[in-house]
Amino acid sequence: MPTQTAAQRRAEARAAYDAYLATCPARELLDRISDKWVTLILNALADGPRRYSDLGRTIAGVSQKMLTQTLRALERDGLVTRSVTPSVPVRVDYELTPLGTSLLPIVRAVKDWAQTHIAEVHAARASYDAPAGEPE
Amino acid sequence: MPTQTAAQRRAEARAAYDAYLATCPARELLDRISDKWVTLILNALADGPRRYSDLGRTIAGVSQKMLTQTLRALERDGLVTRSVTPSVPVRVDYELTPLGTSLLPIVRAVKDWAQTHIAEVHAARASYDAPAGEPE
DNA sequence: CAGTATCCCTCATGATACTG
DNA sequence: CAGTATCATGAGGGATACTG
Repeated sequence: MPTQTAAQRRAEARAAYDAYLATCPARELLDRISDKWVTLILNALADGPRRYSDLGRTIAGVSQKMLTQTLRALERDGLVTRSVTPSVPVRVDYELTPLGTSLLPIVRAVKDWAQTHIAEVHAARASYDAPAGEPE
Repeated sequence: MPTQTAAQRRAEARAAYDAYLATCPARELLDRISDKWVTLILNALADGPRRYSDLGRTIAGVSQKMLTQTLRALERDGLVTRSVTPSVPVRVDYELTPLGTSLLPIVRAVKDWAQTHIAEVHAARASYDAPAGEPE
C-alpha cells in the first residue's frame, strides 16, 4: 500500500483525471453519480439514517430492484453505509458517509434546480415545439 | 388535429413540484439533467459559445448522434441556444442561455466532484470487493 | 462543417414471484 | 422486513453511410 495521504491522493486526482477524456475513469464516476436514483436517495438520506422500507416509501415509484441496486452501488463506492440490526424482523439502516455527505450539497442542488426551474423548461419546450408562425 | 398540442398540454404545469413523487414532471426533468453528456456539454460551454465540431473535440468519445441529440434536447429545454451562420461552409454555435447558466455551477460541481473524489471511490470499491479475511 | 438516417445490440429498468 | 432471482421490454448509444 502507498504511504500517500488522502489529501495527497486528492491532489493527484485533480491533475490526473479529466472527465472530458473518454478513457478516463472519471467519466465512469460521472455517469454513476449522474443518476436520478442516486440523486433522490442521497437527498433522502440528508437528515440522517433511514431504513430500507422508509426510503422506498419516500422515493415513490422506485422498484425494489433499483432501490437495492442503487444502495449497493452507493455502499460499494463508499457513499453510504449499511448497518443491519439483527432483530426480528431484521432492520437495516442506510446512512451517508463523510464522502457521501460531501456529495450531498451537489445532488441537493440538482434536485432543487429541477423543482425550481421546471416551469421555465416546460415553457421553453412549448415554445420550441410550437409551429413556426404560431401566434403567441 | 386536437386544438391542444402535446407541448401545450405539458406547458399547463401544476403548481406543486416534488421530485420524490413518481408522477411529478420534476422527476422527468431530474432524469434529464442527471445525464453525463448534459454535464459535459454544459461544462464545455462555460466559457462562451462554441462550435459543434469544437464541442465534439473537447468531449472526446462522444458520438455525433449523442452530441446532436443532447444539444437538441438542451436547446428545446431552453438551456442552450443554437445559432447558424450561413457562411460556406455553414457554422453553428451553441451558447448557454441564462437558464443554462443557472445550471452551470451545479453541473460544474458534479464534474469537479467526480474528478476530485475518484481515488477515494476506487479505494472504497477495492475495500468492498476484497474478500472478508483479506490482509491489508 | 454540421448534421441526418439506419441498423443493431447491449444494458438498464420494471414487473413479478420467491425467501431468510 | 429486507431483500434475491428471473424474465421481458425498450430505450440508450455506437458504427456507418449519406447530405445540404
